[in-house]
Parts: sequence; structure tokens; C-alpha cells
Amino acid sequence: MPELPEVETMVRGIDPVVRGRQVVAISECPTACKPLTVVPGLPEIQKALVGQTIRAVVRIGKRVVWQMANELTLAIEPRMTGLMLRSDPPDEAHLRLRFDLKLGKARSIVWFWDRRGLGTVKLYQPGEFEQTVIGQLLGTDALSMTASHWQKLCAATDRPIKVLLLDQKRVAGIGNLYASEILHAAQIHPAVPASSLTPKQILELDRFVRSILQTAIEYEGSTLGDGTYRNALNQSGSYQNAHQVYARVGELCQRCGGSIERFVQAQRATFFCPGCQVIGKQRKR
DNA sequence: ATTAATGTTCAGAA
DNA sequence: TTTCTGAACATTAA
Repeated sequence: MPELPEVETMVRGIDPVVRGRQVVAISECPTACKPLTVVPGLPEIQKALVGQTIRAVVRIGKRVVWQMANELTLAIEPRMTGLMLRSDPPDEAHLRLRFDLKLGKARSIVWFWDRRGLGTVKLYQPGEFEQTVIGQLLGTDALSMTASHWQKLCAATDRPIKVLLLDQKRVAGIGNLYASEILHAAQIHPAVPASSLTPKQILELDRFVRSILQTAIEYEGSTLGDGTYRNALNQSGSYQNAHQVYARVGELCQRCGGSIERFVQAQRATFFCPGCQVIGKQRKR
């Protein structure tokens, strides 16, 4: 679930107890059901990071990234259910990693908690993260996109616009939930080929990508029905209350009164309003 | 009690 | 080269 707003909230939440601190210990949690993916391996990460200082914590796409003073990079990818916490976790059973940090006499503990265990923690050598992840796996950050960049991306493919929004190699940060919300705000049908968007729709897309993601950050993300997502203090986000279409099948569109529908695209649930997100609308005048 | 579905990513196949 | 499929896992709803 964690998409750009949720990961940004995690980064901001742990920053006060991570940035500028020294790593005292990194340990596996004995209660964890199964180990998660740690690359190259926990012993190697411990050896490389213990005693080192964390220069900064930043969000890169949907990853929480620790930039170490010695130029190493630790990238934590929450995937479906991972959380970074600086307080008591939702439960003890799904704690995966514990980071003990210090600044002078001040000590802090940061947890990586992950219910499904699909998250990953990877250590990168100097320059490696920039080259392999930023350079090869991720496109421009969604908050840094421009209308002309959207124009180029959309013109280059006939894939449905919603599928394009989810392609991290093209645009980094947008996930399944916000893709539906953004397209509803921009009044674009999720299934239209990206190449068929009108100039006006490109401008609307550009505008709402930013405004929806920024608002969702202000609301500290979306905590869905199962309550999995929490901020760094184990509190729910509140952007779910602002959702217009996501998981609202059968409810009435607040813009046009249409009944929200769901369909499957690229094996993912898509939500939209058939009343104001119409295929071919761009051809009318 | 099985089966389907859930927010993400990517290796491998088409 | 680009795009699609299935698998990784735990939990809940049907």
C-alpha cells in the first residue's frame, strides 16, 4: 500500500530520530514469522553500517533511503505492508528489523514492521544506488513531473493511461490507489490510451498529480479498511476520507452523481466514475 | 473449508 | 524493445 504520500510520511516521521545519528546496532526481531529480503545479508549490513552516521533520510520513489556519511546507501522498500516506526508497532509478531541509533547520549530505536513480509532492505555501495535504482529502475519523481514531460511520456505509448501511471520506470511514486484518484480528479477514463489524451487532459493530469499527492501528504496518507498503514507514530492517516472513487463502488460521484464502478486493469483494481470519466469525451466538442 | 482478493515489484516469458 | 503474467507473503472476506 505505501505509495508516494505514505512513504513521504514515513520519511518525515522518522527523520527527527534518524538524521545525523550514529548506528549502534541492527538486529533481526525474534518474533518475526519469517525473514524478509535483506541484501546482501544482515551480517554484511551490520558490518558496513554499525558505527556509521546517517547523513540524511530521503524518499526516492516508494523507497525510504538512508544516505550514510560514508557514502553507502540503505534503501528500505515497504512494498505492500511495510512500515517504518519510531514507536510501538501495531503488533509484535510482524516486526522484522530493529535499528538502534544514538546522538551523543540520546538513543533512539526505529523499527521496520511488515505484515506480509514482501518488503526489502538493500545496501548499496557508493554510487551504486544512483546508477542502478535511480538510473535504471525509476523514472522522474511524480512530484517533479511537468506538463511537457507528461506529454512526451503519453505520446510514446498506447497503453491505458492508468497502467502508465503505475509504471515506476516512467514516473516514480504513483500507486494503484492514487492512480484512480488522480484520473478521477482529472476527468480522464482509466482505460484510454495514453497517446490519445488531449492537450487539455495532459494539463489536468499534470495539475492533479501534484495537488492530490501533496494533499495526501498533508493528510499523512491513506489508511484503508484493514488499517495496515500507519505513520511513524503508529497513527492512521486520514486521506481515505477524501477518496472520491477508490474502494467506493456503488457510491455516488460527488461531482456528477454517477455511480462509482470497479474493473480490473493489468490485474489491478481500478475505480472510476462512468459519468464524468468518459472514453472518447476528448473527441467531442 | 477452500478460494479469491489486497496497497508492490520484478524475473522471465511473450 | 516493450508489455504481460505469475510469484513472493500474510490476512481477511466470500
